[in-house]
Amino acid sequence: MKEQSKFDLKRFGALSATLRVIARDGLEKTTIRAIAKEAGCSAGSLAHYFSDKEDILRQALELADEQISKRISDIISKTEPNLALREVLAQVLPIDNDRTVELALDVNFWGRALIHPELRGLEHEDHDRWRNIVLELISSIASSRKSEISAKNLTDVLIAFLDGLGLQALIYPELFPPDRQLELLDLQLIQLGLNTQVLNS
Amino acid sequence: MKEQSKFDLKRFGALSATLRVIARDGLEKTTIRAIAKEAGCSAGSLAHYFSDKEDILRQALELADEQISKRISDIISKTEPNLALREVLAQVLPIDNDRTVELALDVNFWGRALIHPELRGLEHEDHDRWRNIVLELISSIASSRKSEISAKNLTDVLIAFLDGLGLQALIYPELFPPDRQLELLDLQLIQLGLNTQVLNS
Amino acid sequence: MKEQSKFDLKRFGALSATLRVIARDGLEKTTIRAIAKEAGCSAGSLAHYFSDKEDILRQALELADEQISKRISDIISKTEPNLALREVLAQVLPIDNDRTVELALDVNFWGRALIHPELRGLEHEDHDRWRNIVLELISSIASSRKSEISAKNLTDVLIAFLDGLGLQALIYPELFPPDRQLELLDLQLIQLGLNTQVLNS
Amino acid sequence: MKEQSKFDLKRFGALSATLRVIARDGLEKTTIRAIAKEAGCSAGSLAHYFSDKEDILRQALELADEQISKRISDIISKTEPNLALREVLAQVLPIDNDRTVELALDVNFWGRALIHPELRGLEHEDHDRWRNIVLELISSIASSRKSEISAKNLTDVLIAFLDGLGLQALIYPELFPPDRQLELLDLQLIQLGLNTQVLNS
DNA sequence: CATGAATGAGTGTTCATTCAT
DNA sequence: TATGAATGAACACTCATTCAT
Repeated sequence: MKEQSKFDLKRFGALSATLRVIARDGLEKTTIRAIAKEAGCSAGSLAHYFSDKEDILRQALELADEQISKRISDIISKTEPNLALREVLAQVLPIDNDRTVELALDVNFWGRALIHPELRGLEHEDHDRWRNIVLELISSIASSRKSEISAKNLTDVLIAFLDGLGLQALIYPELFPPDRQLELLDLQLIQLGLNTQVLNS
Repeated sequence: MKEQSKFDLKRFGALSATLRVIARDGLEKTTIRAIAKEAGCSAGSLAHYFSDKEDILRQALELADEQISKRISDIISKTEPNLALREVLAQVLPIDNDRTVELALDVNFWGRALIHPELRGLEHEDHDRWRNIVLELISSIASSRKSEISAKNLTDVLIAFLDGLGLQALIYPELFPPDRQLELLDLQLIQLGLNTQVLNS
Repeated sequence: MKEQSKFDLKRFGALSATLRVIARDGLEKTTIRAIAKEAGCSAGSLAHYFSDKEDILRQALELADEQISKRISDIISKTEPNLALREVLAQVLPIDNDRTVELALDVNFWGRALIHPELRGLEHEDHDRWRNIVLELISSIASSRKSEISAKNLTDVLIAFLDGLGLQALIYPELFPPDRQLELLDLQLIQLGLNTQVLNS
Repeated sequence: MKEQSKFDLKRFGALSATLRVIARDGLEKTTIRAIAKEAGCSAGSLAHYFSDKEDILRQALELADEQISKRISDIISKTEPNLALREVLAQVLPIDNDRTVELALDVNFWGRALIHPELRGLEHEDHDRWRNIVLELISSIASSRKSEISAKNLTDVLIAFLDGLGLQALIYPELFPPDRQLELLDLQLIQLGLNTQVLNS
């Protein structure tokens, strides 16, 4: 058991290092040696924990997704349903350093996802979870009043908007500081009739 | 003149090949040899037309941008202003093969754009043009009626939404076939009060 | 310590191989692959010990210089001052295989030294050391009797003569076998009033 | 005949360009394209005048040797025998730009001469001519008085000294400006009993 | 003849992977 | 397990050479 924990610790350290390297230097310059250096171990030792470089990258992406999922679960469990939607959506915008790193990671993988089938499967599965979470939150809000637009449509529009906004903010950070991102998010929510703050007032 | 045309023909062929390779195999596997093979020439011959691999990639990206720009200009000049917005926006969605290739190209470059400053500059300049086009179209529509939302805000929301929708459609083509993309676009336009078809009716 | 020694052993082997390849095939044909083949290892493995091809060449040149310096130091410490000069000067003439290789190395680098500033610096520093050694030896001899020529002038004439004689012997070995080289050296020493053998008799 | 002259003109231009490129950039960077650019013609056109790159280099070296030979012949025919020796010897020292270029050319070829047999033959033949010229000049001077050293020995010492001095002056121009070179030459001539100026006074 | 596009071999270098210690 | 040396393939790029125009 101690061994297992030790194993996981090392594995986690290597994956975290991988995330940092990708976000900092780009996927292109993310070599096994760079990961090992960032993790503070030798390149060869990574072979004991991962079968492949591809394996490292995939697990690193999974780790990042888990981190995001956990944060979202926490918010949902702690926040009043009516307010949860906005909070949850804000989790995928680059409004602080951690979220910026996570999103930069995603952006770096998008190009690969178009090619590698197994990566697409991974992203697909993950995105389905994310879509369902948003769908549920929207349904709980929208059901309380009349809306001519289906929750599914609202979800797809909202998710597309969020992905695009996050990307724009990442590429043009000076045009989209955190405040501006949230301002646009609120604006979109209002236009879609999902602004809970107005409802509450 | 004949020489110049010949030169450009070869250059264009190589750049087109580059676009195909990137969209098909990803930026990572886009080697000079792969480009040469796709273009049907030797790797060394590309040195006569491009100074660098980076030069090839940059020119290929510029070519794709020019193609999109030209298509948009054509639409704007040929289409009634009230209807132009929707048509123009649809040009950046992967609703046919050409547009899919162009967008896949962009996605592949996004990761690099986060790292390389000169690439960010290129993307920035191009995106500014695109933003201004949309802004103008929106302004001409929105000014004809009262809107509590500024044209700038509408533009930012719409562009983010489009980028995100295009990306989603690229990664999950089975979830977002062309019809669905246009359906969601119309829905978003309606919610933003930019649906010109409703106005006309 | 064992590791360090092992590291140095491999490094030394690679540098020796480099010297052999340069002397045998010329600087032009001294490729990394040729060095690796001569050293009996793969080309990629050299990357562990040297940062660059330039690094290999520079270290090889330094190694050769060190070998010569060590040989000269040994002679000076072991030989009676009056006789040391001739012995030392003979060390830079191609009178045996080792010295021939070393000199061939130098000749190959002279062309580069005219262009590359950092190489000139290296050669300069090394030549200064050499010049001072000769200058001291000459001073100790010349001071014991009257000489109308300054030790500095004698040194410059002697060093130029030695360089030229070594070069000639390298290019036309049949004209300048070891005996002939030493014969001419003695003749020059006599003419410059530096013949210690005559003095002793 | 006009054609032949035209042919030679072009050939001469290309060879002169070759000499300039070698002296300026080194033999290593002397590509056919660099030569063509310096000569102001296309790279392919050189193929009509030379069979090979090697052919260009060899002919360029021959041209430089011819230029030196011609200059020396002129001096000998115009100068009083007693004074000719010093004048002739000075022709191979880098005391002006032309001579510096010529010597830099030689230095660049020395490394190659150690390897390529045909180049060694060329240098050999040329050096024999040079040696004979010096030998004759020395003989005419030395015969007029008693010398215990044979003219052949004097020649070999003097030529070695000259080669070495030229090389030193080329590598360390700040240590050996033209004046210093001539000063050392005179000093060597005196020591060898070949100083005609002293004789004449 | 002159041109310059085309070729393909060869260069230095990087890097994922393997493996003996 | 951990290490890091070793490997060999792949990369971008250079360049002498060839050849159609």
